[in-house]
Amino acid sequence: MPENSPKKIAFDKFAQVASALGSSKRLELLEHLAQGERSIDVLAQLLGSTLANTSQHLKCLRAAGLVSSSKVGKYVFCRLSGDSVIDLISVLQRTSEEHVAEVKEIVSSYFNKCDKMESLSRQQLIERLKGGTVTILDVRPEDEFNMAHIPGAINIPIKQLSARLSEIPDEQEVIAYCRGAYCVFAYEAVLLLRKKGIKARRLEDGYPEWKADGFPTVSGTPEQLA
Amino acid sequence: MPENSPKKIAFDKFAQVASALGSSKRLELLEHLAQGERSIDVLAQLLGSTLANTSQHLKCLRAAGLVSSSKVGKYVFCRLSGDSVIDLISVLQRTSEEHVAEVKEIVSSYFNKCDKMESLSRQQLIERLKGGTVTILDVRPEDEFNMAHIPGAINIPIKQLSARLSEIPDEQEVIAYCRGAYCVFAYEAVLLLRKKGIKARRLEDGYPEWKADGFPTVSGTPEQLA
DNA sequence: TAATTAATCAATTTATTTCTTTATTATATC
DNA sequence: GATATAATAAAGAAATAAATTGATTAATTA
Repeated sequence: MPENSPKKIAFDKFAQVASALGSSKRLELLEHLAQGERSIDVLAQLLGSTLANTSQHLKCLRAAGLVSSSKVGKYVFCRLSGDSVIDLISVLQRTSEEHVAEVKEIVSSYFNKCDKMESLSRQQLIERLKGGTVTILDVRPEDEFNMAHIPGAINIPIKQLSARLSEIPDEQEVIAYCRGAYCVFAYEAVLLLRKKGIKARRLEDGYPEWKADGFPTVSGTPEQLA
Repeated sequence: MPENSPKKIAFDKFAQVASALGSSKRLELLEHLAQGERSIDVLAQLLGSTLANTSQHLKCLRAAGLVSSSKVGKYVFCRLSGDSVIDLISVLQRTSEEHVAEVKEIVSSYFNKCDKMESLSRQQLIERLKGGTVTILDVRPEDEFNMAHIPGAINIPIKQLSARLSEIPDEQEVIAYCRGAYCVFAYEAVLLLRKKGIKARRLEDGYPEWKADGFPTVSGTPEQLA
C-alpha cells in the first residue's frame, strides 16, 4: 500500500480506532460511559485505577474519536461520541463470541447456564410489554439507573436485591438487565430470583444496546455525582 | 473488575480481537482475504512484506479467531473465519468515518469527489438490475474476480481499463466496484470513465460487503495461483 | 537422495504501550 | 491570598509488539 495514499491514511486511522478498543480497561471505561456521562474522577474510582492512568486511557479514546468530553467547573465529563460506538462494541463482542472458543465457552457455561430457555431479545421484551405481564428489573447501581433506563423498569441494585425482594410484584415474570450482554449483574439477579422461586430471565443485552437500537428511554436529571 | 471473573476473561478476549484489527497491515491482509482465500506466500507478495513477517501477522489474526487456515500440499491457505468478520471490519470503518475527522475528510474529498451524486448502495444496485440498464464493472485483478464476484459483472482490472474501454456496452450507466468501501480502484475507474464521457458511479462498498450481506455471488474455480 | 520452496520458529533489535511517580495547571473553596 | 481538588503533562521502568535475520520443518520437485 503506497505510504501516503488516502487508503493508507484511512487504514491507519481504522487501526487506531481498533487499537483504542484493544485494552480491557478501555473496554470497561466504554461500558461505564455507555450508561451515561461521568467525570474522569468517578471513572477512575469505578475502574479502581489511578486518576493519571484513567486520564491517559481516556486520552487514547478521545484521540480515536470514540469519546468526547467537556469541562464543567473543575470536572471533565466524558461521554461516548455517539450511539454508533455502542454498535461497534456490540459487533466486536458478537464476532468474538462467534469465533473465539474461550468466549463461546464462557458465554454458554456462565451467562446462559441458568438460562437454558434462552434470554430475551429486545424485540421480545417489547412484545411482552404489550401484554403487560412482565416486571422489568434494572439491577445497575442507583445512579446509573437515575441517569437513564428502560421505561417502566424498577431499580434494585444487585447488592440490595436479596434484601428488597418484597418490592418485586408477585405473579409476574421478571426480566432483568444490567450494563450489557457481558455484565454479570443480570445473571446473578436471575440466579438469585430463581432460587427464591421467582420466575426470571435475562435480557440478552443491557441498557446501552437498548438505547443504541433506538428504543425509548427515560432519562432522569443526570445527578452528576462527581 | 475482579481478575478472574468471566467478564474479565471475556473482555480480555474482546481486547485481543480488537488489537488484532489494530494494525493497518493486518487490516490490509483482511481486505485481501475478504476477496477469497489465499496462500501466505501470495499474501506476503500482495503486502510487499517478507514471508516471515506476514506469517507472524497471520498468526495474530488466527489467535484472535478472525482467520482460519489449512495446509494443502506445501501451501497454507488462509481465509476469514466467517462473514461476520467482514461485518466487524465494516462497522469499524463506518464508525471511524463518523467520528474521526481525518477519515471523514478523506472520504469526502477523495472517495466522493467525483461522486457528488452519491455512490450507489447495494439495494439500489439490485433495483437498477431489475431494469436491466446497468453495466456492473469489477475492476479488481483478474484472479480475485475469478474467485468470486457479483453475478452479471464484467471484469476489467483497473490497470487495463483505459486500453479496454471498447468492451464496455454503450448507452448504459456503469457501476464500478472493487475490494471495499476504501479501495481506490473503483474511484479511479469512475474518474477515468467519466473523462471518456461514460456515465459511471461507484458502488458504495465492495465485493466483501456484498457477499457478507447475503447477496448472490458467482464463485469460479478458485484457481489458487500460489 | 538432494535440492527447492512454503511456512514456522527462535532470537535480536527497535519501537510502542502501560503503569507509576512527580510536577504543573486550572478551578473551587476556605 | 492560601489551600484543596480534578485533570493533564512529563519522565522513567517494565512489559509488549513489530520487523529483521537466520535456522528448522515439511512437502515438492529435480
